[in-house]
Amino acid sequence: MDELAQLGEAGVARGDLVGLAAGPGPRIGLSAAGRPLLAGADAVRLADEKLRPRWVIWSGETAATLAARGVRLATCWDIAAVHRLLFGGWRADPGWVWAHLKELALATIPAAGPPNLFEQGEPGDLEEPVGPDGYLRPPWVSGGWSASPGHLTRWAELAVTTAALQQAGLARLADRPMALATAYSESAAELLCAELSADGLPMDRATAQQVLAAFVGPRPRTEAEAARSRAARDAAVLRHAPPGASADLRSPAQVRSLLARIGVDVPDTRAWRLRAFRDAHPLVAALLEWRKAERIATTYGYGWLDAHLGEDGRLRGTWTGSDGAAGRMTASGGLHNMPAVMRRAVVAETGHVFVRADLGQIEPRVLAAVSRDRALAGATTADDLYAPVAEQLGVDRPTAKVAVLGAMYGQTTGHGAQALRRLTKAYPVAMRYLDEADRDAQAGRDLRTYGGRRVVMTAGGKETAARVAARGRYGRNALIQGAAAELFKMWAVTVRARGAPLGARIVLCLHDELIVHAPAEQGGATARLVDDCLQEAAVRWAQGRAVRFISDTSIVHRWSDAKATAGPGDEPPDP
DNA sequence: GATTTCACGTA
DNA sequence: CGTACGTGAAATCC
Repeated sequence: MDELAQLGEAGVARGDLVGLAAGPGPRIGLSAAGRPLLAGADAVRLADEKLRPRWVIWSGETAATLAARGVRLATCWDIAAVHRLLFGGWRADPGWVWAHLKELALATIPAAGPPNLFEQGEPGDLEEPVGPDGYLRPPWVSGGWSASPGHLTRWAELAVTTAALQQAGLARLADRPMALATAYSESAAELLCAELSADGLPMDRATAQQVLAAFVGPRPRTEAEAARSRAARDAAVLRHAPPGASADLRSPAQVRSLLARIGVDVPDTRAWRLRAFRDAHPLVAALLEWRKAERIATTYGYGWLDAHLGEDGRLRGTWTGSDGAAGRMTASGGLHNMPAVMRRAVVAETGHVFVRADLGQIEPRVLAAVSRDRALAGATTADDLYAPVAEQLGVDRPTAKVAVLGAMYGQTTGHGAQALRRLTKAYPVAMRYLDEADRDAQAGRDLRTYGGRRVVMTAGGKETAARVAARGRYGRNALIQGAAAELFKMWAVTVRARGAPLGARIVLCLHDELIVHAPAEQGGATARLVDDCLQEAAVRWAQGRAVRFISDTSIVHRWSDAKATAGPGDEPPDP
């Protein structure tokens, strides 16, 4: 293909930065070694295979556009994702990113005008994205820019310039040697997100409806039928109410009054609070059951299925590579908070299996790695990290676990004082790391995760002692949760890359858990690959830190089969 | 009509 | 233990 030859002529080699801008039209603007070039989707796909450059895109939106055209890039540099890493916060449009890199005043960034741009803008707007004031010109950043060949290639060229500035910025983070590698995996995670959004999670509609029917009855055919069904559910609770007393169960205030009538006096009606009164009055137990069904009926009911489960049996939501705080992946459409009972409906397609794997005790292991605590790293050689920790502390396992988790999350209540002292003595390096994060956050100083993600701490407002303490906990948690998210994404994008030749595709990411959809005959190979990828990612991520990471991996047909091996002595997995 | 509060699902 | 997210309905604000 012509374009491929031209990229070759430009001397593009594996890993070189090549700008890529996709507009609404079929042509894609490229910039390779300063040369402007236009290509179709097929040429980009071919160039990706043969030359494997690092495509520079302005944001995951480009990845989504390409995925819709059947192009799945191997790797990229996602400017928006790297911006969030380098500077923190959520906003990452080109004008914002550029102003940060050029150290221009943020308050005077020119606002995007009306979307008719090139016709009625300033002179020069058409030719050059950078204005005389140094800012990006509004018509270029507003997204509605012209898809003319000149604009596409110029925009691609500017992307490369911007990426180079970001690389220089990351290189200046002398005490964050993993920042560049993190930028790579965060970028690839954006490609993964575009694919997750496009592909969806396999779900069997019949099974899903069966699960729903068991909780809230069959799908109502009319609004009257739905109302009857609701009334029947309500009646099951209200029949326990004293004569004459009633309440709209959907109104917390009315529920609270109703509870008072039966002698249950509570400040709010949250489930964890009501559980203590479960045996006090039959209405309480009935109410808790009602809440469960109501949650399913409203949030994860037939309406939810209709909205998010496609004709093709795929449950779709929109994925983002990093949330506002610590950088975990998020998904809409209920993909991240689907009730566990619905996992029965997550079924592999015919001829396929799921390989699901979750990281074991990820947070204390991450703490050992990022803090460089030799003693805690030693404990990670055990499959159950809390066993050697308990021995070291001279306490039982549950106590050790609560102490470690409490230290990581900034425990405020309870009986951890003595265990905490022992913890500080046994693992002083790790504890100092957490304390420092806590102190910095309390003081309103910004933090940076192990991988270099900036966590912006905004002090201000009512500085009550409680607010300051909450900020300390937030900071403490952000460094652990954030670093865990970085390792997880490195693992996920490694699986994405290595799994592609097997036809194995990631269909769900759940903070410490991966679900990979693979041809049945590749199930075993995929399971091994998932484990190998964890070791590969861990070596890269925590080189020389002697920290062991483990995953629990299984091959299943439906998601709910995964935890079937859990015996009565097992506890629920940690966050 | 938009925003806040309550509640609850997941990790 | 404590943190994060997305969601939906009611309550509240304007």
